[in-house]
Amino acid sequence: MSMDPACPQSLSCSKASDCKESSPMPVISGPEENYPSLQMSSAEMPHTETISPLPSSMDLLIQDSPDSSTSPKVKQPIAAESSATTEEDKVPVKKQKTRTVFSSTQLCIQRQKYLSIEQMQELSNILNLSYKQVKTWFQNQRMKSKRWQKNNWPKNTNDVMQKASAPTYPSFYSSYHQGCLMNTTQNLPVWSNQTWSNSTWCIQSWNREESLQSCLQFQPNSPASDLGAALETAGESHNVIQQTTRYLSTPQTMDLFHVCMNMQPEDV
DNA sequence: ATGCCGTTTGTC
DNA sequence: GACAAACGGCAT
Repeated sequence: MSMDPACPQSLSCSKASDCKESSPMPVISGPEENYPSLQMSSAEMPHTETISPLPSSMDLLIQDSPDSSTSPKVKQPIAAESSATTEEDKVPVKKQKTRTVFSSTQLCIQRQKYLSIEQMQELSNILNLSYKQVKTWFQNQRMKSKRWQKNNWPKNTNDVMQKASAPTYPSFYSSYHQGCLMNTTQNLPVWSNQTWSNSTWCIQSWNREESLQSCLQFQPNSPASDLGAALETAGESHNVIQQTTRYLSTPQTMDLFHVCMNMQPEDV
């Protein structure tokens, strides 16, 4: 097993201690100082079916019980419950598994196949998810990628050239109908530590069939006409974004990103 | 401790 | 039923 050579070694901070120092428990709503390129609107907060707790840096390391972070509210104190109930204690209390629904931005972050422990911890802090969730998340994506590649592998396995050009799984960049905000100047994903305004960015989105649906290239804080031209080539469905925006600030661009990500195939 | 992989389980 | 999070067992 080999690490992806294209993987950035750091998610956003060159020194993790610096992040911890100024923000011991980064909350998603206020990471501007440490994560200037990872601004999220409140709508893009990690939304799980159950409420995720705000994990402290310690919790990330010590929590071990299954689903301790994803199903806090369904986790009932069994002992107290069994002593209190008199009728239904014959029925074995089955712990409920919950399914966490990740946001598009969260899914976008899965460009890397493997993360270091520090990266996973950092990511868990940024996304307000537990370390275990991040780990499972990446594992499932790796398996999904493997399945996809297996199914799309050329039938004629004797053909070396075909093997060499085996398709790469697009969903590692976008799970399902989703997309990715990329810094095309430095070829870095959105969460990397980088200068926002001096880079060219690209919003890519894929449809359900994993074909590239649109790719918008733009520069933040550039005249809206530039973006307008990009949007026009991408399709008229993006027109809604053009309306009154003259210049794109970082939050505006993130909003644009969210709009693109939330578009369904039938909207196009 | 982590990854792989089959499986289970909940959500849409 | 498809999809994905999470679990459990196994290997390293």
